Amino acid sequence: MSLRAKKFEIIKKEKRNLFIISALSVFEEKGFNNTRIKDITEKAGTSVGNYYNYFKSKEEVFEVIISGLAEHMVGKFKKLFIYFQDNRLPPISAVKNLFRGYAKMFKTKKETFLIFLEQMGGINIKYRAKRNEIIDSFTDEVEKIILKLVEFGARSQNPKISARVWTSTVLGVFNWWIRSDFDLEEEELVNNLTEFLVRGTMTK
Amino acid sequence: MSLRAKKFEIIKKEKRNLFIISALSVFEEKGFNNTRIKDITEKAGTSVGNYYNYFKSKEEVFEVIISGLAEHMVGKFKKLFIYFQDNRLPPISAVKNLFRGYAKMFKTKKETFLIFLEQMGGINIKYRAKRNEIIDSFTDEVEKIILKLVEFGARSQNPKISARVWTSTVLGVFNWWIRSDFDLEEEELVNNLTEFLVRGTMTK
Amino acid sequence: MSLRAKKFEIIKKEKRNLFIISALSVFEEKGFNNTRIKDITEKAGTSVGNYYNYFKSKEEVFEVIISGLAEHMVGKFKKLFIYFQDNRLPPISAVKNLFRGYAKMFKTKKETFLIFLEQMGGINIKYRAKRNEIIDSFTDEVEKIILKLVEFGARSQNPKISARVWTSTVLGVFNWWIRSDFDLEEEELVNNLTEFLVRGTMTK
Amino acid sequence: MSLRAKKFEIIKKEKRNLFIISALSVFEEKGFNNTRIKDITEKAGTSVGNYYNYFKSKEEVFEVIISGLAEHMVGKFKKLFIYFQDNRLPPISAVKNLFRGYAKMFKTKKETFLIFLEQMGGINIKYRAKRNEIIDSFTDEVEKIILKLVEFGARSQNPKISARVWTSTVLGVFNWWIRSDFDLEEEELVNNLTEFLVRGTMTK
DNA sequence: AATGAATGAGTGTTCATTCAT
DNA sequence: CATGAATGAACACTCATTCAT
Repeated sequence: MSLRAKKFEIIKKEKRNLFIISALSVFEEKGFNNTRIKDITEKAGTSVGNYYNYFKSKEEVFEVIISGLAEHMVGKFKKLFIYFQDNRLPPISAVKNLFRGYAKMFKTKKETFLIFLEQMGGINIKYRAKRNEIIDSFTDEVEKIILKLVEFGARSQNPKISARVWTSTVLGVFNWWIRSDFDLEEEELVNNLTEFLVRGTMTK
Repeated sequence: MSLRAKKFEIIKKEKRNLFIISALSVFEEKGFNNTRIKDITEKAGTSVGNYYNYFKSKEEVFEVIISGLAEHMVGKFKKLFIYFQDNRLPPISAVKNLFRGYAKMFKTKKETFLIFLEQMGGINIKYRAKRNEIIDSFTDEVEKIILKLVEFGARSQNPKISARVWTSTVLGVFNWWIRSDFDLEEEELVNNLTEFLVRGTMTK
Repeated sequence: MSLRAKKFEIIKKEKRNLFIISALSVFEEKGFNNTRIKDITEKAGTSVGNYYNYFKSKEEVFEVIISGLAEHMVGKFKKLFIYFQDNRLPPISAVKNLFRGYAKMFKTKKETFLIFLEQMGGINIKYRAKRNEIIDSFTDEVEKIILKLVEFGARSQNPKISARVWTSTVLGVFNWWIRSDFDLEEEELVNNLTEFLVRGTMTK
Repeated sequence: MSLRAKKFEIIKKEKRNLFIISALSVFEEKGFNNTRIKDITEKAGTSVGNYYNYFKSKEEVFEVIISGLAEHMVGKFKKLFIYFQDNRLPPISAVKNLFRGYAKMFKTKKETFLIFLEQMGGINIKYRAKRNEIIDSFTDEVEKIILKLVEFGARSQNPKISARVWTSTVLGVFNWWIRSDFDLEEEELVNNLTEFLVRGTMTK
């Protein structure tokens, strides 16, 4: 590719990004169904027609926004899992690290997560299914952690339920945290969550 | 009112109910935004125009469906609170009773709750706000329980966070339970939830 | 016809009349197009369905209301014409009598005339045509009077134009008089109109 | 604004105008209430949706059509008034000039005036009120002329009534003239009207 | 005759998407 | 690539008329 072509490529990517950022903000504010393409393009400082040079439909930009969400969410668990495997850290600390990671992630991508947490299920069937899939696969990963914790001495509860509790807690509490504009100290939140979930799960 | 008039009144109420049930089922299936009035009336076995003899807009039937949701959800906690006040039951049993009550409620009104839990935030701004209000006032009630439990010897964690964990757990776990078509034994679910949340909250 | 049947006949006519009166008042207030059958039946203290026991459509009651309008309006001129024919009265007095008659008529049927004067042309093509027909035949009668007056010594103006002036004046001025709730003394109005029109028409 | 932008501006104005002209013609033919947006856009050779790029509602194009009507009608009187003030012309000639002006105006904007004269009151309450306002303010201006004429030696009649006669005459006679497709010579009409009204008003 | 629920065709308006410039 | 006018299918809601009771 020529240098000129590369430059164009980069500009194009930036423009596309601008649309994504604009869409994200409008979706978060008005909801997908009540967002008009015009709202997005006005925020992006361009024209309706131009949007379709970058995306083939209204849904596409939404897809882009939520794509990667699952990987992001699940990925952190996979990393944590390694710590457990290696016994590199005592379990409590490992979980704390995990939640710190989530706190950072929710902070950085708050709009995306608000959309995912509050709106996605209401857009249409397809996204409701997707939302539930993401939650399910998140829970699958959580379950692995739980099973590891059990090895460290947790009493035998139904790990499927525990996993659901963890998932619900993470999603619900962080949702509240975002909406409250991160009012609470991150460290306090992380400590309390860890304490609560680990103790709830592990009982001698 | 004459007997005849009363009879008509009853029939009218039943007709209205039929619309509500039909709407509920279509909303749950397709989502509010993708439901057409015609979908509702076809399911109810009547005509589009007739819908408007019973409701003044598409939103009204939705409002009816979700009205009372908050009271239902919060009400159960208020009842439980009385048990604590009276020391009539040991805390664990009281909480178990509470969750049993919720299990029943979610079972009876599963469609309504699915709409509330998965869709409501995505319909429009107004309902997103309402969803969050309901969750918040639910949490307020939970917090009172938590504070009571603390009197029974719970260690000092941030009760606001604990309350959020409880709320998230109840909503998230029951959501999963409904979607899994109540696969899991109610008693097992209730026992595990109680154990988890009370232990998470109360520590020596 | 039996006595019983006759009685029914009378009651039926009265009921029909009640619908007509109610419709008249609502049409005048809201206009034909913005009147609902329900508005009429509510005012008549009965039900929508019942209306159709007396009229076959929304238009029919309107037809009834405006039927006879033409005959009423034109009829007065025909009577006046006889006076002229007979030379029973000096022309000025005859015309005054005529306008007195119109004043009475507009007073008695003010709602009907308001509908005719202000609304009828805007309802639909059919009624616009009818409105113009009525005005035209009214003008035809006026022209005959004018021609009589000319015999009494009016200068030769275009009698068609004079007739239009008379018609426009009668309709326009009485319309204003009705709308002003008959503020002005009838006698003053009649005198002035007569004076104006006769002098405008007859010039030595 | 760039030359290019200016050009677009002009084209857009022309498109808007095309809608107005189309609407005018359809309104005149079918009446406002029986005109569909589709009728207008078909006549304009475009699509329904496009109409809403130029007007925000069905009413807006109607508003545009009748806006300026009052000013147009009343404006001519204001100009005439100056002639009287200056004594530049003998009254009869001045009034003739006025009516010539009206004849021209009604000729040029015949559809607009037909709508105003025959339909406007029947569309809805709002337009009925507007119609009457226009007629009233027209009459106010006429009255000033009448009072001027009186200074030239008119006998004391009620000038309010005379003004109504003038107004009714102008509106009624020109309405007929338009509908008859301007059958009658303009000059004859003007002469007769002037003669009639001035003589009716002024009598020594 | 009286009631008012049931019917369904009709209409203004919206908005994702396309297209000419 | 950028613009914004053009397209037209879609849909909530209305209301004259019918009909079962």
